[in-house]
Amino acid sequence: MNMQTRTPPSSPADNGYGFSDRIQRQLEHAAHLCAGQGGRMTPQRRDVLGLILTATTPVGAYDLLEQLKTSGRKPAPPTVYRALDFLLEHGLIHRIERLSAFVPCTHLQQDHPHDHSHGPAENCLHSAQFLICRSCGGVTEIADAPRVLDVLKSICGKKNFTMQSASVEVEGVCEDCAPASRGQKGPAPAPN
Amino acid sequence: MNMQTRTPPSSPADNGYGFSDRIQRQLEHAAHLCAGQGGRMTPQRRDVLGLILTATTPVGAYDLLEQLKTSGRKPAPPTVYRALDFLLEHGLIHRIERLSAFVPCTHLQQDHPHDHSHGPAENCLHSAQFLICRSCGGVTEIADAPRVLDVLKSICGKKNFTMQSASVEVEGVCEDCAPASRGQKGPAPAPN
DNA sequence: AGAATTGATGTAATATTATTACATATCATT
DNA sequence: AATGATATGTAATAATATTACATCAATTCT
Ligand SMILES: [Zn+2]
Ligand SMILES: [Zn+2]
Ligand SMILES: [Zn+2]
Ligand SMILES: [Zn+2]
Repeated sequence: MNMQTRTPPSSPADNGYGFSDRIQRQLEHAAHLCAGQGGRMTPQRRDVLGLILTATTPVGAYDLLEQLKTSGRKPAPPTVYRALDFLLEHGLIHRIERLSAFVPCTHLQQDHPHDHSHGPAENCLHSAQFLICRSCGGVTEIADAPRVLDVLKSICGKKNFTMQSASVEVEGVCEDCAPASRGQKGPAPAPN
Repeated sequence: MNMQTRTPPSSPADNGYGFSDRIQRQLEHAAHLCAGQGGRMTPQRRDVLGLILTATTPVGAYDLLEQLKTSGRKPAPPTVYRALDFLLEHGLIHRIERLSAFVPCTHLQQDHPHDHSHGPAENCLHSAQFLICRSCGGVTEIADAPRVLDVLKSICGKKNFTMQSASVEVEGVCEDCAPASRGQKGPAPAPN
């Protein structure tokens, strides 16, 4: 068994999940991001983030738990919830309240993660907006919507309410799943 | 045991909760509202709505369950969840996702429930905006914010996303709880 | 009125999501 | 190596929500 024990600083030898090259790059990037914030990207956290990045729809904590069990370790709920807490705190993922499930922050998925309009610290970490499709289960983070936050800020200002975080969740049917969208892209494959 | 079995159409003899006159009026109003929508305001539903109206902060399903137990009947979770579903469907309450708890729709609490800018059917039923105070636990429904919805509508339009419902939850510190709000109203009493 | 239909409730069991508490291990520094 | 801080393992339990099926009550239709 040639399990090479090469273990570079923050990407240990636990890649039994076969994360794609693209996702591995995203994980690499995430590791740098949280290193910059004084956080450590440990194997558990990396695995959880990788699984969330791999999924095409929001993933629940116990889904993650099941997937993690397939790989040597036998984790319990706290393992997953701690990893999720870490990833949330560092702005790498978001929680969709309506689904009790998690999605990657769109930062990590864009190929040019530099010039994002919302820095993870301020805007994204504690505030995000999502479009949730009831048909395909897909979730889109609205990154181009500072307007929403601006309106909310102005409302809070009027009411002397100090905003610490905000979430906007819009549920409906996405373009691809729209029945009569004369372009017929055909509804995306159902989640399950 | 003189359990009178008198049971008038939609305000039965189950007022062992001592709902205030004001809340009884609101319940009356709610009964008319859902009658207009072809719904029946049964004792269970009335009690649950009354309890939610009575509370000063969002109430969880199991809180309601406990409170209901004090009054003769011995309900189980489905009883509460069914009542909640009904009240949600008729736009009489809202669910705060972040808290897994429920608040009355602000309609019912305003003394002049006629001229509300959002009819229960269209805007309010499926969409609402809230300010949630971390200090006192109070929740304020932002009824004067069609702007938020407008912005969301416009974004959805651009993305060909058909909006069916939207929720906005802003968490922070309310005016009354703000530490140095030179007016010193003093932070509202903690929820518990 | 009596039967059929629908809507609402009772009841038991179970599913899903999340946390607590405490022991152990790992990492960073001295 | 000793220390202190951070991270993980483990078992139990809490909190929230749903399923399935039986019973009951109101409505409608002979
Ligand atoms: Zn984001
Ligand atoms: Zn879709
Ligand atoms: Zn409302
Ligand atoms: Zn407050």
